[in-house]
Amino acid sequence: MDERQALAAFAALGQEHRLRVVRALVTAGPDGLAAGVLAETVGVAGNNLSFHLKELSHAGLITSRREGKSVIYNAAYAGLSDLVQFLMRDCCQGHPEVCNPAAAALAACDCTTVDALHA
Amino acid sequence: MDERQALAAFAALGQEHRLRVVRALVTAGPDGLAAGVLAETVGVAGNNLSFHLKELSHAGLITSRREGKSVIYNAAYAGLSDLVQFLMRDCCQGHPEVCNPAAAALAACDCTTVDALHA
DNA sequence: CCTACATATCAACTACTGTTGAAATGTAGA
DNA sequence: TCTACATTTCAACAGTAGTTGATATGTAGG
Repeated sequence: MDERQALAAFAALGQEHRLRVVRALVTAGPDGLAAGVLAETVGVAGNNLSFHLKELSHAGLITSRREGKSVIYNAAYAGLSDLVQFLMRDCCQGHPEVCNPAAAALAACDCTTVDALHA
Repeated sequence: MDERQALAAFAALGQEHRLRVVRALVTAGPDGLAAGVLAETVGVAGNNLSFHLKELSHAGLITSRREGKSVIYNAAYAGLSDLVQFLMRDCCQGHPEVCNPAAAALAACDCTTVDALHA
């Protein structure tokens, strides 16, 4: 992940409705949620939600698939992991255990097989 | 951490200059960096940087202390951890190992003693 | 094929955010 | 105390982002 992607992702998360969307999708897990359900959950008009979903999708934080009349959205767990790892990269000059056990745990974590679960 | 704090933090990180500041401070570690050094590193005018530092401080992502003529800034590692944990809370209905090993590692991580290192 | 449903697109408006330049505050040394 | 250095504050401007209402696309059932 480069700076541009990270900026887009953080900017996307820095908005009330979009943050709620991502949190709802993170909680929902692999089953995901339909756009209509999200609109109700988050409390935003459908057309407006579309705008935000596009933003999140473009930022690599969510994915979507059509299922009949509905479009189902999922959290992009790999994208979220990449984002956190970008933020914590080179923590304390590459010695994250010095300042932050959470960052150390993340850095040691191999997430390459994550998305296979959401096919 | 509640939604308001998380929104402020993500919005703060979604800005080029502020993201660079945080990354520089995360890399720098407990020693921190002076405002002037940050201004040069990030490539932004001093008065403008002040604006961004205030924003980051208010979002709980950095701390500051005066040291002679300079003001030294540090990454607030606990704040960063809280932010990530807020984002990943209740991942896959409380079973993060289902969707994201990184989130599981974070959830299992106890970071309460982190800030003692930066006193 | 026609209707209803689900989602997406577009243009216009409003409000906010980041930048700039000038000036103020605070700190240390001669 | 006077001067230089480091950082912050303030007001004004320019550009961007989010909302709204109207309209368009795509999908399933009668």
